[in-house]
Amino acid sequence: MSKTDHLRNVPIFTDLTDSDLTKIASKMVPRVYEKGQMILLEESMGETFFIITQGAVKVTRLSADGREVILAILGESDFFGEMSLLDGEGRSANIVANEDAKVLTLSRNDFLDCLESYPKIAIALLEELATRLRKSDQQIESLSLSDSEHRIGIALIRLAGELGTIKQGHVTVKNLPYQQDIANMAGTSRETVSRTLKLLEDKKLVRRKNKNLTIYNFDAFRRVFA
Amino acid sequence: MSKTDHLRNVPIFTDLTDSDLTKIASKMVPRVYEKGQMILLEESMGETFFIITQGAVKVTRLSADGREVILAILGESDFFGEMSLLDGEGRSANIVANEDAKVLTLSRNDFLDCLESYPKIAIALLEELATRLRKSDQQIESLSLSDSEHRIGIALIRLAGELGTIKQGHVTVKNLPYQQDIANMAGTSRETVSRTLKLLEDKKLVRRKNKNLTIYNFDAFRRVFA
DNA sequence: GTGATTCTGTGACATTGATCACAGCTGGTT
DNA sequence: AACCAGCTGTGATCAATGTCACAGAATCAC
Repeated sequence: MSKTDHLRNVPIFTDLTDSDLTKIASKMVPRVYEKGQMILLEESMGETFFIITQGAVKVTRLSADGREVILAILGESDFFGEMSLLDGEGRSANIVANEDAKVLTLSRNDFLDCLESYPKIAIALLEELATRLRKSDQQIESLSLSDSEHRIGIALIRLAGELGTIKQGHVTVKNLPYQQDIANMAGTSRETVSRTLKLLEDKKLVRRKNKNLTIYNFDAFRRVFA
Repeated sequence: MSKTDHLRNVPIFTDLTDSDLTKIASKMVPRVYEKGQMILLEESMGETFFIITQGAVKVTRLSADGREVILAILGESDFFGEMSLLDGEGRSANIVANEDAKVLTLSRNDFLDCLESYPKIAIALLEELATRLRKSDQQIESLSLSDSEHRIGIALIRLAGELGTIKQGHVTVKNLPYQQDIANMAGTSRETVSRTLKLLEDKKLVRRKNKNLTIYNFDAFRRVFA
């Protein structure tokens, strides 16, 4: 599989011609991380743009007393690192490999050149940021209004969107993250996640088997929680 | 005061030449709203881009049972409406005039033309969205981790940033929003806001007089709560 | 397979903060 | 001035859920 095949799936590159894509691909440098490894550190200055070609990462913030908030889980063909390239502020979050992961990187200058040279990339990136802002707004709403059961339901929906595979209306997330991670996504405690997953299972809304979780009737599930 | 003077203060237009700015200004249509009036409705399709020239608006989402979450308060030279122009989804939030307000509007097509014709606008807009995403992330962190006192402190910091004026290290917000609005920003109840403002006053961190609130030593305040 | 480590389930308890209820203010209107 | 509507202050109550404690499962390393 060539570099450009990976890139073709990345939303911000889909509008490009093959030759443009090849040009950009030639400037990218692959890197490999193993599970648990820190990829980016909060506060440090950003000099690199990353595209995930394999595996998954979590985007986190750490509070002063060491508690972790998970802002997002990103999977294949997602990208990160653009924020501090764009506004020149320090990194706003940590990125940690949640599984073994492969990425392609682009330097600050090459990234900014891309934006200037290919307006389509800039516009596609605007779309993507708008979508992320929308998701953040939903998360803010859910944290503000919902009880822990709903927040956990919404965290599961986000996970299903990022890591799940659909089959006949039900979605399966293989290799479900640890309960502590789900708790950190939902702004609740690990114990509450444990109790709530059982509750959802009792209500026949989800099923767990090994490290997999299946949401029956994903659309209905979304209507209940989102 | 001419239209272009207003526009010059808008972050996404600062890099433009006078003649470009005049060209854009000629396409803008002014509108006026009075306090409490709904400007944009959630879910409806977006066809317009707005720039605030006077007054302030609140960006809200409403839950099924009618409770309101305030995502942001925007003031002069801030803009809104770009989200659904960018990603083509319906409006993600309501916009309500929080005081009497004047705005300039740009149609969908003129806005998108701007992005294509002036890459600098697109890049400036990327910066702005990156900044907003950063703020959202902070808000998510605070909702996930903090107790109500801290969340209210952070809401006050956001208000000070949007509506406040700095003087010798202390910031005054004139015309402080109602406690119910602050509660909706902080994801807490009106009563808790009342009790907490008193607490902050007892701790000599803020002072209230009429409808104004002064944060003593804004930097220190930020260090405590953010 | 054995042990060590990490994750998960679950009871008991303590606490935060939402909600209810109502009184006191304030600012605008006639 | 007198009124009214809407905002604010404050006590009492109580449910949701965080925290602690520990046992049981699962996974990993050797």
